[in-house]
Amino acid sequence: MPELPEVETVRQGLRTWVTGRRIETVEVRHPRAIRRHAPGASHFAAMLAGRTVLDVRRRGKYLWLPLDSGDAVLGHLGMSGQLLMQPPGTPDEPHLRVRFVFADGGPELRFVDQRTFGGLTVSEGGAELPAEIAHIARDPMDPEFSDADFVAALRRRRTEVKRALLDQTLISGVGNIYADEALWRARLHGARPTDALTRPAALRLLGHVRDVLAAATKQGGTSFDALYVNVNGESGYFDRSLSAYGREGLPCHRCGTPIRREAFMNRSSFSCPRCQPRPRIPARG
DNA sequence: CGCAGGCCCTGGTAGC
DNA sequence: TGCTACCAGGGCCTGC
Repeated sequence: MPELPEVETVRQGLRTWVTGRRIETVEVRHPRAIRRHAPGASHFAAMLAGRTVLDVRRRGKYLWLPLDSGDAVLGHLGMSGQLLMQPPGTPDEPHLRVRFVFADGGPELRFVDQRTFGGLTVSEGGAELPAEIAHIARDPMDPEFSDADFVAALRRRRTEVKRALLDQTLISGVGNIYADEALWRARLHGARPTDALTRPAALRLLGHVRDVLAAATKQGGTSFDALYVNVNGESGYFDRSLSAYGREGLPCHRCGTPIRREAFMNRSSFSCPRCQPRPRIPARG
């Protein structure tokens, strides 16, 4: 469930803990966690030993740690990935996948991931922007994100608006939770065809996406259970502010109509039947 | 090329 | 009580 606000919260925490520190050793505990690193675990560890972490950066839901070698550790939390700082000697977490030990003997960085949808890789020469994620669009919090380009690209699509919001090549950082929240704020049903949105409607939707991401980031993200936590193991509080996601049967915060749940893209979508009526004309596929 | 859908994965929980 | 089925879903891959 980590989307942009959760990943940004992790980035901010991580940055204060690892910037300027030299990696001594890296231990890969589960091969699936580095499956995107084709040369394998020993190569992964060898490329990191002795390197100093310069920063922690993010685009959309991806994080990367630029290194003094010009390479970067690139990571995605998937559904359940956590990056935790732990004092050496702390008992291993049940789903510990990768451990970073630092030369200063201070807190370790641990990648813990129950469902193993997340993973780490070393991006060669990827300190500035890993080539592996160059195809991902900028996220809406990026100062160089172009609202006009996004609106134009959205309206060129021949799909449904929720699908478009989840397409990381169009706009990155939005997942199922914040897509539903932004659509609720914009009073749009997720099945609305993108090519039928007016420019002002598309711009308004983008504004709501940005607003909800910013508000959630301010509260440290959304947590439903212990699967999403910051680097100190703490949960975010934005779940208290949700208006649509996970609120099936509860009254809409605007009109009181019970929120409905629909199957959509093999997952759940939550919306208000009154504020967000289903489109009469479905999107062309 | 653009879009849709299947698959990966595991712990918690609902239901029998 | 103990078993099974189902659910959460981001990104990669394939096929149309």
